[in-house]
Amino acid sequence: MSDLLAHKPISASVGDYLKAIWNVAGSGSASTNELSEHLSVAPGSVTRMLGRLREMGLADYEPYHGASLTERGRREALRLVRRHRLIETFLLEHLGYPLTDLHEEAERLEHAVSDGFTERLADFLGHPGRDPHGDPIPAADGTLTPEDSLPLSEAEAGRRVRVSRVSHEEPATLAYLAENGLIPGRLLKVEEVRALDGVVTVEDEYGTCHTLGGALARSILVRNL
Amino acid sequence: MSDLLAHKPISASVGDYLKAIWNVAGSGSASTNELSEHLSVAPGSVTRMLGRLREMGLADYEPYHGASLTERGRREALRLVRRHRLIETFLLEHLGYPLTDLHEEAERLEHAVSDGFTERLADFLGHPGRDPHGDPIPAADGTLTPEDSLPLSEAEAGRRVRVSRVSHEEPATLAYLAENGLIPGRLLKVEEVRALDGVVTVEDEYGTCHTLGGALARSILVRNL
DNA sequence: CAAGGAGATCAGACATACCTAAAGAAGTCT
DNA sequence: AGACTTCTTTAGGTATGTCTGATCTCCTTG
Ligand SMILES: [Mn+2]
Ligand SMILES: [Mn+2]
Ligand SMILES: [Mn+2]
Ligand SMILES: [Mn+2]
Repeated sequence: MSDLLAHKPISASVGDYLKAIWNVAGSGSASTNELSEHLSVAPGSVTRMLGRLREMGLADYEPYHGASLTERGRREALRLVRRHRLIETFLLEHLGYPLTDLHEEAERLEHAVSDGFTERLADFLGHPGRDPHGDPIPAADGTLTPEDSLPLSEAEAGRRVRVSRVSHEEPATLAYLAENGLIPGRLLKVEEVRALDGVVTVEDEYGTCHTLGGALARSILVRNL
Repeated sequence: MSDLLAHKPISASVGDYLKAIWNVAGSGSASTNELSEHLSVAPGSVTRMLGRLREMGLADYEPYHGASLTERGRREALRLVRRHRLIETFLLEHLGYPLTDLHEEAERLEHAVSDGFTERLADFLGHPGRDPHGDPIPAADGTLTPEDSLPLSEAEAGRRVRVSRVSHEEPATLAYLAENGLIPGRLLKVEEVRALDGVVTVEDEYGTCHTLGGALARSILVRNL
């Protein structure tokens, strides 16, 4: 009888779909194919799940027109993102995990920890505002500080900038960027942003130059100095 | 083709069944009903799962004659027990969890952490030999130190003993025992062990007497001094 | 405006894991 | 031995989440 109030916890799959929609859609909407790609799942599976998310009141979905999160869906997604980022912080700072392995472990643990665990962990960590990749950690009440950085791909040549976020999931990319010192906090001078192919050239604090492809430059966020 | 070598990770359910068999069977075998009870699952579900555990080579099972773990099954069970007890230790010592809430959280987390996490956590904790309830933590290689304590129910009247394990899962029981100071490390004098109903009376270090029912006395382990 | 093709949905399966109800096996008591 | 009771298994269903292959829609392009 209390089915409408029970609000039983969402499953790991549902949670990952919500996060995917949040990541992909931004303020707009996410297509079946984008989600299929992002989640490494067949398109048919996505269609089925979007139907269920709509039934559950977590997503708005019109067949053939993509999906976006409802207010409840957004809350659930941000709850997971908070957990994920706090867990990554713990893994790096206290268990000595390599930067490259944080994501995979957090991707599983985020579904297993309780709210109680999460808040105790936040306490233990001293309530960090950002995770090891520089990504902001949503507050317990679902508030997320608005982004104040811009993608390196949109920086202006000649400008001096500081890297604020290197938000990647693939270990290989992460390892490459870390080896080249392209990590949050690093100072860079933008040498060139080529309009043609989006390739960006930067010089770091030690005078070394780095050339980054368009996709990579788009996912490194910086602040102008 | 490499199905025989792949050894894909076991599911949370399978893991919990293996732990249940390990707990219930000891060196003998576990019956369908005992497992059904222990796991709060219908008997029919247990029968189905025992068939699957046999297929997977994790349990020996003859219909109508109970189940016991194979060597592989025992290894998997102990791997989970190690994780569970390390996690409980972390939750209590570093996150300040109440003693009563450790088990529930660990019961979920044990299935989500990797071997890498587990060993890094063991390092972080300083390789503890026992968890907060006094239960021994299996080594990474699957070794478990043999029990050297005896149940309070089998202690001799007049003997002075030290509590070594208070291995309970129900929060209410745990809370009661903690309130009465019946925790690992505590010194007791055995006043009476009544053969009739197994009720045990003990006097603690402060002269206070405690009377414990048979079931409770059987699950508190002590060492003679 | 009529094709084509990319993208999406539908239909049918499979795997896991649970439940209930009915039927079968084992051991106990007379 | 026969009857009972208790434990177990079987049978048939539900729920979640995935895949493949067939079909349908929509937009772009000629
Ligand atoms: Mn991550
Ligand atoms: Mn995840
Ligand atoms: Mn426990
Ligand atoms: Mn468990």
